[in-house]
Amino acid sequence: MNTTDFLATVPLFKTLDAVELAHFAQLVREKSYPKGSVILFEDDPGDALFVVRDGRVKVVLVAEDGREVILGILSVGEHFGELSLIDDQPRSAHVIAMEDSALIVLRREDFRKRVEANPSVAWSLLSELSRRLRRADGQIGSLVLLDVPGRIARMLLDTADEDGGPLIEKALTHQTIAHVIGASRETVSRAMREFQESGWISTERRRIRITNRAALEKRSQQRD
Amino acid sequence: MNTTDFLATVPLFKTLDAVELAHFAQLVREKSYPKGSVILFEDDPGDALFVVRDGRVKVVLVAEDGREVILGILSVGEHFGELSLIDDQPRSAHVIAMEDSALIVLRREDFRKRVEANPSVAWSLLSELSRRLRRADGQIGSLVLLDVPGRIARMLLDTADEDGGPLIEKALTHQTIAHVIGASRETVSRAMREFQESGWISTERRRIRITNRAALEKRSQQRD
DNA sequence: GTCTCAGTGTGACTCGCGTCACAACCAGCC
DNA sequence: GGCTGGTTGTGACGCGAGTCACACTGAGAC
Repeated sequence: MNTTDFLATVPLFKTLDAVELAHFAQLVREKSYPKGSVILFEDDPGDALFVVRDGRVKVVLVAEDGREVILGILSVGEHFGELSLIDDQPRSAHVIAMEDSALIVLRREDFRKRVEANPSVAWSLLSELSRRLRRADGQIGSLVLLDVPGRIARMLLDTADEDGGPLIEKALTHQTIAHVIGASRETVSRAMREFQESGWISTERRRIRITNRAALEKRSQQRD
Repeated sequence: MNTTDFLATVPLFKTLDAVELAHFAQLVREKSYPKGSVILFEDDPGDALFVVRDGRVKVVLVAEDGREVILGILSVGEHFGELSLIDDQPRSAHVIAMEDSALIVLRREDFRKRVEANPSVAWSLLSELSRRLRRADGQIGSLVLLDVPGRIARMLLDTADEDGGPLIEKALTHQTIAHVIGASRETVSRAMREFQESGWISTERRRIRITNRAALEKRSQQRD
């Protein structure tokens, strides 16, 4: 697939017509990053927008002692780096390739000009930031109001919803789940085992099937 | 102060000229809410933007058992309700008046039309959402990587920065701080006492002065 | 095949912090 | 003045979950 066709599949640009997409396509570069490489470092000036063309990347905060939190995992078609373009603040987290990945890079000024020429992109951006803010708020709620099994239940349900079915393909490792929900790998292992023995989920290598959605929902209740 | 003059002081509308402000002013209503009253309920359709004209409101998630997390505290000039206007999703949290408050209400369609006529407002919105997203991500990091005293230290520093000096006027109660950082009131009390005995802060009724910023910063370190 | 390494399972121990319980304090108000 | 309700201080106790340690498994490399 060429760059223009790929951009057409990116939600952020879904409102653009072929001519506009071609404009964008001319401004971008494409870069490859091997698994584990750091794409953006915290406190980088942050002068570009990145779109994942291939692979998967994670947005992480890392503590001095090495502990980490994963703020987000971005797959093909998702983008990052826009916050710095909007408010000129430096980056607030690292971005690391979880697999060998290819990214589309669009420089700040080019992006800004294009957005000004196409206000509809600004609206798409607003939608995307809204979605992320809701997620982040939900995550804060989970961290405070739920215990570890509850947070896992919630994450499984969210992931299944995104995948559009009870089957979660290419599931994350326990270690990665632990980093996402703010828990230890061991605790995740134990909780997943519990879920399995209770018949709420079934797993076969890298795939998780939710077999009792209601039970998981109950376990992740926090709201009134 | 009349409505137009007040709107001129709201950051969201800072790019508008007098004529535009007058347009906005004609579209809004003003409503009063006594302390403790619920302004918006979770799952409300959310068809209006609210700007705090007077008082203070909190955005909260509440669990079945009554435990709560405060996602944000909004003072005069700050706004809420825009997420639902952008993505048409229902509200995801309650908003409750912390003091007797007055709010400016702008209905969805009026707001949308005005934004379309003034793209600069969209840019202001993007800036604001970026700011909130950074805060939310920072909060997630705090919850996972810091212990309770660390989270309090961080909150004190953030509040002092917003207030633009080492003195925090009209400080929150321990109970409220606890709800913001996801801890119990008692733990907050003990930690604040520690800080005071260490000479890092000094407090006299409803005011907190930071007397050893470096120490608090050290206590809230998490990044590498 | 078997070597290797990433991922997983599980027990034992520790500890931060939530919870409960109650005392002390400081307003504002009658 | 004394009353009352919201706020703060502090001890005792228990539990969820982190940490450490080590065994097991499965998949790809050779």
